[in-house]
Amino acid sequence: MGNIAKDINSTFPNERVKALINIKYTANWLDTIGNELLKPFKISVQQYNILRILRGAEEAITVSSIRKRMIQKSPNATRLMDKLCDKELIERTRCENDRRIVYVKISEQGLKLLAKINIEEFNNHMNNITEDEAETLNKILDKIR
Amino acid sequence: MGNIAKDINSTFPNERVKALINIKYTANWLDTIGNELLKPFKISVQQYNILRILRGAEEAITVSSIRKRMIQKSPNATRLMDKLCDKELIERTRCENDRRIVYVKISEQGLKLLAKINIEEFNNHMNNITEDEAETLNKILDKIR
DNA sequence: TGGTAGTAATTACCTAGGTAAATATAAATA
DNA sequence: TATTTATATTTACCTAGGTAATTACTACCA
Repeated sequence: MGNIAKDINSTFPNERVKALINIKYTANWLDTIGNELLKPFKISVQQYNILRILRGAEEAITVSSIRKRMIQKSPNATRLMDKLCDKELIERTRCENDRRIVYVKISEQGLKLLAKINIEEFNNHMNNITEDEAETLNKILDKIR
Repeated sequence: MGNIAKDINSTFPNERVKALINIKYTANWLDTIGNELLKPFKISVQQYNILRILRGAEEAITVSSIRKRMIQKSPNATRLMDKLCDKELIERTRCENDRRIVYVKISEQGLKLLAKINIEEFNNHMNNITEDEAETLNKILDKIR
């Protein structure tokens, strides 16, 4: 995207219309920054998030529970995990008791990759705002929906 | 995406991490709502935005100026206009003086389509927050970047 | 027990948006 | 004037994310 800092103020008739564009612009910006940090590791922000969820789980968990924690719809969760499977960073096994369910587990290779990534650095790009400001932001975003 | 109202509070260690997810979630939500409203007209939110910019311009303007007003990078602007061209809602003409430049103009069909869409209804989904709240939101988002 | 309804995951087809590189042209400069 | 640099747009290849439909199964219920 372009440079909103330069362009956004002169362009919008009111704060709400600006907000509409600003939310989307910021979401893309955060994504771009995150993906740049993860580029050396050849995974995306969302793929990184899934790996962290799986490491935290400490055991195989269902596709559905990952989807819920990521607040994503099923097709997207499946697609992201397809990519992690191709890279052999996770393993899928079908549940024997209920054959609709697929369990997912982080692989040794996945754990090794995570160990290389500095979480502090990854989260740095939200340090421009305080915890209070983040709370205000969350309240307003929640109110929009 | 899932239901963030139900899930988001229980899942995140602090407000900043929640904000990171919340911004993206809200951006997608706004997009989904907007696209649903525009579904009967067979255009997307971004395509609608381009048509409105072109109607406002009242004359043919360059791809580059549209791109700047949308705060988008060039490849995306080109792609969106490809789609509008296919639908015959806009017309492209190459500048005779500087043959690198392409001028874009809304077509009669494009104007007719815009006339059918109720702007009030389209902007309604931001009416949950006040102008003051939108201003606060914009300030915090600007600070993040 | 057989039929129906609900659920978990996936697939197909669509959207926006990113980077890197290619193309074509204009402008500047040695 | 010829070469180099800058600009405007497009193309190719990648990402996430949406809906609708499909597949494979479980569960329920008459």
